[in-house]
Amino acid sequence: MSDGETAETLGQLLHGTARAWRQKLDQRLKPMGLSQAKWRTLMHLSIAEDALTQAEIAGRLGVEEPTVVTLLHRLEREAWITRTNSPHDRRCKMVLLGRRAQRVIAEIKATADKLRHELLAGIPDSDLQTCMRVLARIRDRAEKDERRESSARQPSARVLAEHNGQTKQGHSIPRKRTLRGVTGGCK
Amino acid sequence: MSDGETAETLGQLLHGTARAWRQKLDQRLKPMGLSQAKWRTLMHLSIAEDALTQAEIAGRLGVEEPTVVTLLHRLEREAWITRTNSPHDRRCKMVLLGRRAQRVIAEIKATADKLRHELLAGIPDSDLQTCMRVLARIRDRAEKDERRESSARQPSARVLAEHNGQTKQGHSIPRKRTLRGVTGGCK
DNA sequence: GGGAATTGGTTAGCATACTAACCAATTTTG
DNA sequence: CAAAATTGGTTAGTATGCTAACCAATTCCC
Repeated sequence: MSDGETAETLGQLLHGTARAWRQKLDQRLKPMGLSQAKWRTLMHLSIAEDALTQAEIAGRLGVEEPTVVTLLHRLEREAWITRTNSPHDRRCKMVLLGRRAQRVIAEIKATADKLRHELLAGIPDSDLQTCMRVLARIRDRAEKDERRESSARQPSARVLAEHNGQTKQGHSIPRKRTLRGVTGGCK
Repeated sequence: MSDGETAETLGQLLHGTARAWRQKLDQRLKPMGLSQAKWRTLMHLSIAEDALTQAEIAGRLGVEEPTVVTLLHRLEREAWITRTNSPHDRRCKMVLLGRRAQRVIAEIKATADKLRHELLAGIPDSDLQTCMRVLARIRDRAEKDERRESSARQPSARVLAEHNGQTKQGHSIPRKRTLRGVTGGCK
């Protein structure tokens, strides 16, 4: 502690840097009618080559599904993508890049790459490696659900799960995780 | 380029780490009825000791003024702060911590500090220094307005989004700012 | 085979952030 | 000093993210 007042914490710096980067990219993509969320979605679709389900997109973007729903709605409304029902799983909707997107994917990627190189120019590679290692470590810890962690024994060992009362349809919301890199869906 | 497809870019990592950190902190502060934006606002007010204007708060938080307006509305509605007109400058509104906030500031700070230590535990100090140096450099660059910079002047939006006609009154006024660290107000 | 659980998607409602446009007050300047 | 510019704050509208709650379809398992 102690540096909470005297210096900028890593948390603030992290937050501010991410924000500045995002803003800068958004600013450059704006002439194309794109923002980062949209751009990232299109990129993932482009990389995948194959159609993706909304859940897969959510996993790759690292956001929750409801977020993806509105995001895709906007993208669809602007003709960047199309959505069709999967013939194999009627729950799924397959998301495909529209022609409009295919035409500008390269441009989008070039813009993002260019910005990254501008921002990172002159920074020693070893420093970047270190930075990325530190960030990845922090992220992994922050994403970990705290269970035991810190010796708190949580006397609530009672399972209570199984299938208790369970009203007519009072789902329990199993606190699902936002895995990154989950694969396999209903293709 | 090239790593746009093969590996996670620093941008994505940065974004994801910031998000995970924020989420984790929000999750812990939720029992107190606080989120990061609120917590950060209260902390800045606490550190300042003195009342701040909304513009000062925006500058310290690193967000735009309209964002601060709604943020303060929520904080005021929940009795965390009070706002009064400045006697020296009738444009200004001075923001003060309410009693409720004063009582929990220490707790808030402890929570944030504890999380930071958990997330950073075991990471060599030199690595952290490196990481922070890199981040600060990136942020400073990202926040810099591009003027000369590669002698390119926006090749014009060839794609251009069919924007709805704006300008309900044909009035532009490009007032821009967004500095961080601006000081001096109307105390 | 059939009920329970899981999974994919949605809606509703909120929080946080932005830009554009504006008013009112203050400061700058010709 | 008065017009012009700047500054503090606001509203409106939008984008992006979240959780909670839900339905429908599929899968799991007895």
